[in-house]
Amino acid sequence: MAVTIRDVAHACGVHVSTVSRTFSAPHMVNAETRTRVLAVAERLGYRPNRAARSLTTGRTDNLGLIVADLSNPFFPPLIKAAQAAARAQDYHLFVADTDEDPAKEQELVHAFSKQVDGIVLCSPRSSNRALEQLVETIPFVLVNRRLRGVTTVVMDVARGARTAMEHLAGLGHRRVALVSGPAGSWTSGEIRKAVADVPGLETVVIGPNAPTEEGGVGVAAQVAAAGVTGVLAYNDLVAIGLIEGLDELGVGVPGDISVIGIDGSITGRLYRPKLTTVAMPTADAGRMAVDLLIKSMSAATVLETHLVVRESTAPPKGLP
Amino acid sequence: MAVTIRDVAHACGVHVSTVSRTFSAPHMVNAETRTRVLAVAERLGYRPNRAARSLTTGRTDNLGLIVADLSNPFFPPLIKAAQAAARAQDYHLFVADTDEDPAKEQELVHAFSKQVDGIVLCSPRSSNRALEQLVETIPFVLVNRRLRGVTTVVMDVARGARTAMEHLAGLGHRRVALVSGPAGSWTSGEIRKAVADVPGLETVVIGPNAPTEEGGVGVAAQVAAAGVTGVLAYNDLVAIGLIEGLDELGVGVPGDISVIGIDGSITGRLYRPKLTTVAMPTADAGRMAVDLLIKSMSAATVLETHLVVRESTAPPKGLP
DNA sequence: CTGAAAGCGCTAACAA
DNA sequence: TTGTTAGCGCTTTCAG
Repeated sequence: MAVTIRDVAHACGVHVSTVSRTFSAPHMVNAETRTRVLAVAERLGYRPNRAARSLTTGRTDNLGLIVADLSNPFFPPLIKAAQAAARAQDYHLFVADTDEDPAKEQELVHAFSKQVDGIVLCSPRSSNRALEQLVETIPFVLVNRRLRGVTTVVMDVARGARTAMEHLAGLGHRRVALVSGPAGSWTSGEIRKAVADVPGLETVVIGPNAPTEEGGVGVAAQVAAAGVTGVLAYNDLVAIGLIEGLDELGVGVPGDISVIGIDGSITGRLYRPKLTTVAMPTADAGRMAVDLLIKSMSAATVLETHLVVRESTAPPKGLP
Repeated sequence: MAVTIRDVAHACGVHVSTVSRTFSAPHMVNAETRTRVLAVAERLGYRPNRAARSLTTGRTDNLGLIVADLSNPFFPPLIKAAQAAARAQDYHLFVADTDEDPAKEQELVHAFSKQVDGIVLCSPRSSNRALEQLVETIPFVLVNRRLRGVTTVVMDVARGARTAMEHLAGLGHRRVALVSGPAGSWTSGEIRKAVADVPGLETVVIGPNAPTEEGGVGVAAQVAAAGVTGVLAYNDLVAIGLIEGLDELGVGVPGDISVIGIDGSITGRLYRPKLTTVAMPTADAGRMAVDLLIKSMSAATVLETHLVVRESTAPPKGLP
C-alpha cells in the first residue's frame, strides 16, 4: 500500500493528528510545523485517502451525475461543465447513463448513494412518485424536471417552444405538428402545454417518440401525411432524423416543410440545412446544478432559452 | 447516518461478521441465516458502505476515465460504452476532462489515484516520459497511445489514414494535404508517418492544429493556398471546420477540394456534405479498455478502422 | 499548539 | 457455520 499519514508523522517526528490537522485545519497548527509536515508529505508523495476520511467525516467529496443518454449530443456540454464545476471545488464526479430507462435511474441512485454527497439527475424519466422516494435518500438536484421541494434547474423550454411556434406562425404557417418526446419527459409535457394555443396556429401532436435520430426518422411518414407545413421537434436529434426521413420521402426542408429543433447542439448547428432551434444553456445548467448541490442551496433556478433561426425554416410553399 | 451492518446484525440476532459474509462470501453462510439476513437488510434498506469496505480490502471498485475533451464528439460513445462495461461488473466510473492540457492529465491521475482501482486514459497529450511516471502509480489502460509495457487499446489509424489517402489517389488526386492534430497526440504522429509515402501522392503537412472545429476553420486559407485537391484531416471536427472555412473562401467541397475526416462521429455523418471518414470503433475501445483494466490483463489491443466513403470526396476538378 | 485515544463501517484471520 | 478480534487511514474529541 501507499504512503499514509502515519509514514509522514514518523518521518516528521510528530503525531499523526498533527499531520491530519495540517491538511484539514491548517490554521490550528504552528506555521513552522506545518511547512515541515508539508515538505515531508510532498517528498514522500503522500496523498490523503479520501475513503478513510469519508469514514470519519461522513463526507465523500464525490458527486454523481446521471443522464438519460450519453450519446445524445445534448448532454456532453452539460457533463463537461458539471465536471469542471465539481473539479473546481475539489469534488470528483461519477457519471452514468440510464439508456432512457427509469428503472436504471433508480438503481443508479441507490448504487451511488453511499458513495456520493449528492446527485445531479438530468432529464429523469421516472415518475414524480418514484423521484419523491429517491430524493429522500440523499441531496439532489434535478435538471429539466420540476418537483415540489426539490432543488431544480430547468430551462425555460416552454417559452422557447412557444417562441418557435410563433416564429412559424410569423412565417405564415397555419397548420403545424409537434413531434413530442418520450413519455417520461417533463420537458416534452411542458412543450406540449406551451404550444397548445398559439394564436393562428393549428397544432397536431405526434408522439410520444424516442428522443433519437431514429425517433425522428420513424415519424417522417406520419408528418408528411399530416397536412402540416411546419414542425417543432422534441430535440435536435429528432429534428434531424425527421429531415432525413422526409428527404427520403421526397419532402424538402424547408422548401416543403419547415422544421425546428430544440437543443442548440453542435450537431444541429453543423447539419445542413442548418437547423433552426431553441437553444438551451446546457453548460450553464450543468455548472449551476453542481454548484447548487455543493452549496446544498434549495432553489428552483430557471434558465432562459432562445430561438436560433437558421436555415431549416422558411415561409410555407406558395406564399409570396 | 444511515443503516449499517451493525443495525442489521442486531435486528437479526447475529454477529456483524455474519452479515458481512452474507454479502461478500454468501456461500460461507448457512442458507437459512442468509435469507434471514438478506430479508432484514432489505427491510431496513441496508446498503454496504463501499468506502469502509475499500479501507480493509484495498479495493475501491471505482475506475477513472480521463478524456481530452468531453465536447469532442469522438468521446461520448467511448464514455458510454466504458460506463456500461464498468456498471456491468459493478464498478463505478469517474469521468474527467483535461481540456487538452497535459498538466491536468497528470493532476487528475493523482487526484483519482487513491480513489480508484485503475484508470483509463484516452488520447493522452502528455509526453511518454510523463506517462511512464504516471503508470507506475496505479493500473492503467491507455487508449490511442502506445507505450512500452502498458496495457493499450489503439485503433489502427495508420492503416485507416493510408486507406483514406489511397482512396484520394484512386480518385485521381495527386497533391494532397494532411491537416494534422495537436502536438501531444500519438494518433497524429501515426497518421503522419503512415501517409508519408503513398505511391503517386504528394503530401504536404499542415499543422499541428487544435483538434476542434476552430482548428479546421483556422487552416482553411492555408489549405486553399496549398495547391492541393484533397485533404485528410485529423478528425471529423477539424474536417468540418475546414469545410466551413473553405466554403467562406468560395472553395467547394468536394467540387474544388475533397476532404476526409477521421472518427466516424455522428456529427460527421449528419453533416452535409456527408463526411467521408475513417471510422473508429470508439465504443469497442471504451468497452475493451474497461474490461482490460478490470481483468488487469496486460495486452496491446489493436482495433481495426475502416474508410467510410460518403459525399465529401470526389475526383479532382477537371478530371473526366 | 500538540499528543493520546477512540471510533467511523467493514473485512479477514483465527477460534470455537 | 458462526463469533471474536484486530485493524484499514483518517478525523476528532479531550487532555496536556
